[in-house]
Amino acid sequence: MNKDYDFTISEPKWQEFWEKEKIFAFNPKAKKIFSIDTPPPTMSGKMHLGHAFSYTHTDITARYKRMKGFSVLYPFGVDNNGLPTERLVEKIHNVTLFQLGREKFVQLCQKTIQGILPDFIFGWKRIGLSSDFDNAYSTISPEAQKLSQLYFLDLYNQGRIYKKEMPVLWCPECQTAIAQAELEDKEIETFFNDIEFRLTSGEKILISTTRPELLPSCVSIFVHPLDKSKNNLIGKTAIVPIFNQEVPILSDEKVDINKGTGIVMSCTFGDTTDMEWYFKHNLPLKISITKDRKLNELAKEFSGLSIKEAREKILERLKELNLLKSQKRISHTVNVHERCQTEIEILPTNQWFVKYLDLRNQFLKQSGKMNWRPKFMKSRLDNWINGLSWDWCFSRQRYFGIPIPAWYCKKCKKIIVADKDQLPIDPLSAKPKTKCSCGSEEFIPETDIMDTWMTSSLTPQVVLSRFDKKISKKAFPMSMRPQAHDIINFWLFYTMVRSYLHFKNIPFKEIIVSGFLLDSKGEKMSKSKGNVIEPETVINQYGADALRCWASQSSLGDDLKFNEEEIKNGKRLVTKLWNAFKFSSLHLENYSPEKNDKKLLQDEDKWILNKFSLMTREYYKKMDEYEYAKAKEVLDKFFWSDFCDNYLEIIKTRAYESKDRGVQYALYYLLLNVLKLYSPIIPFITEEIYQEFFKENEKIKSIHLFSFPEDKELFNFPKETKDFENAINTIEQIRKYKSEQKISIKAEVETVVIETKDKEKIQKYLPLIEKIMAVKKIEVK
RNA sequence: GGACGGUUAGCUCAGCUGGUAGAGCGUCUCGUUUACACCGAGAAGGUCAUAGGUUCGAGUCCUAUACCGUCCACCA
Repeated sequence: MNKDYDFTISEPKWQEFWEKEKIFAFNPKAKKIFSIDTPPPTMSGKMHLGHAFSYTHTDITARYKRMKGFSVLYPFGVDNNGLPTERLVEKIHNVTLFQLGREKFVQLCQKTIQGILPDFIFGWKRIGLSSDFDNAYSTISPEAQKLSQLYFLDLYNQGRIYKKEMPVLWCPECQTAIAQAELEDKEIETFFNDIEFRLTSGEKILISTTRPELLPSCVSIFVHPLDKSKNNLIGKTAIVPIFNQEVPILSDEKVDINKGTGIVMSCTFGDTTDMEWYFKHNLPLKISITKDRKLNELAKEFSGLSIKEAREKILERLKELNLLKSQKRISHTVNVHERCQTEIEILPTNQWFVKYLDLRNQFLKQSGKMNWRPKFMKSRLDNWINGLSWDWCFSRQRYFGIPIPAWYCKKCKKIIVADKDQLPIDPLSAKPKTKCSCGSEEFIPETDIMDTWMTSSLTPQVVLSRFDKKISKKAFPMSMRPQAHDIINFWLFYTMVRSYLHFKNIPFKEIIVSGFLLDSKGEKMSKSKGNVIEPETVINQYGADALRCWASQSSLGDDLKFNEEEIKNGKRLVTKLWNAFKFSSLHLENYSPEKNDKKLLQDEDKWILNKFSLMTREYYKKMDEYEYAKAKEVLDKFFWSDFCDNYLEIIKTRAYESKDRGVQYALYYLLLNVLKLYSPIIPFITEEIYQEFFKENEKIKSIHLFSFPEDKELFNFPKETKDFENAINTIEQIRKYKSEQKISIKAEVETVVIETKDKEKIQKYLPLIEKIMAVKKIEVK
């Protein structure tokens, strides 16, 4: 045995081996099932190091639970549904869905995702995920479509779904309604314009606005009720410049006295406050912008202009009329659509909603029923639930997604939904099973599709639908949901909502929230910053084990900064393991443990076995609490310091002098079990070592098919351990002495004086210590 | 403005139910040829963000403050 470990050869080799031998196959008939609701990564984005980071955490748990005797349901899914995929396809093929038309575009999407899928999945395999890749699910698959539509029908039948003309958040770029959760803030530069309005009573007032193009939509003017200098205006009527509509001056506490002139114009709709006022003060509706960012006929001579052009032209006109009194350049934050960074508008459109605002308290209760790790993450969700102000608008005016299974009667306009056994269905190419109640047989199909979250929120159902009912019942609620904290308001929230609406249950028992991966400066990795590191780069250089080692260092919920030095540490561990096993194997040739060998154990063997047992219990405890970092820490400390630096050094001479079956027994036991404990964290090197040194004797196909040692397989030697600690202490004193004298550990020394509390007990170890520390005589003080 | 985290050695972080600070990396010194220099031994390094309070005693509990981060709200 004299070769070095080469991860570039071994890692792909074992990955193929696991796949071929189905080492991680889920056994649905097992007694103990541990089910994981893994996040399906969006196919539109390349896998980045942040994924490797959080998926490693989940994978460590999956592997740990497996070796603790669970059959682990650990699916792998791909989110290739909806807007993100459409945008990807548009980008790859340099087309827009409007150019291609619906049918061709959907076909192109399907074809494209089929093409990318293998490459996409390959990246995830490389980091050593022990998912069942043969059964990878997709959120656009026929099964997912069927389920999404089925549960849509459930909500519909519960009366939870309604369609209504409502002001919704509208993305003019994507030409679709979007959800509250899809908003993002963006700083932009703009002008704050002071515009003069005339009152019917003849007075003049100044109003500041960033959106003069909305003047035709102005429906009222607001001042603060306690603003003494302005509240004399309340009740009066103002005339909107250029467009000349007369609007009332009202009061509302939301007005900020110190902002602009303290007088606000309210338009339908400039922002969410306008909408609030529209409902609260029962204002008229005056829409002047169209869905594609233009002004409509209400804007009179400005109609047909884009918002941007109209803004300029209207400002010009105001200037001519001497009504634009001043302009200030400001930078302010606006709401943009997170997928395309376009400023959103609020437009009344016909949309589908899930009614759930009335359930806020129930949602809060559900949130409390789940076990949050770390605990404080719960307040993120609760905070979000408390702040909900819209029902869930789930219709999207896009093409690539799951169709809403509904039609409208051509005659009486009634909504007709599909029948259960028609699913999955596209209403565009199918008809309802029965006539409308009015007798008509002509229908207009719904063209809207469902929001991606409408499907993602069903991942537990998508995964469990593959098994028969008994099993899916047993595995639900799922054991664990791992995810990062950025999608608590999306995925986690919606999954909880669906689970409550359909089953009055929580979707999973534990929520494991991992942090973010930051770059070395502590900034979030993002394409726009150009600081994204790809896992491939790291794996090529240091190996997947090293990457996993590093990822396992962070505590749950904590962000982790990328640090190349720390990844090197992982590689060092891999090398150290390899060398320790290579060395030990010299002393284990043809050895197979027998019961009687236990009787040959010396105190130093008992000491290390005892240490191992204590460490193992601690390791289990930490792993059970999802404290990967701490589990690894105790294991590292044992392996590196106790086992390698002390034990191996102590037994060296004993092992070299003769085949000592006591030493062999301890060595074999420790090595094999250390390997087991390391295997969830660094699966490749542990497999390599197992196959190289143990497979022949143990016969089991892979290290990953072992169970961890149970309590009865651990050791308990408190007395010998306590005694031998004296010897360790003495050895340390001699090391220190030699280091201070600047001489080699191996250099022979005449006499060393050591101090000890227990003069009696150290006596029996002195010959051993003198031998390994190269000291002729140890004097005890 | 609201909620939640964080602030401990040069760096990254541990420090459970309160009892005079720990690890890894880095630095410095020394040691190699029967596992490993991707190694071993040793050393130096901290008034635990600040100010109060509780206590015999606080990094650890309480209250303020500052700074950093995340989410939410506001953004006329």
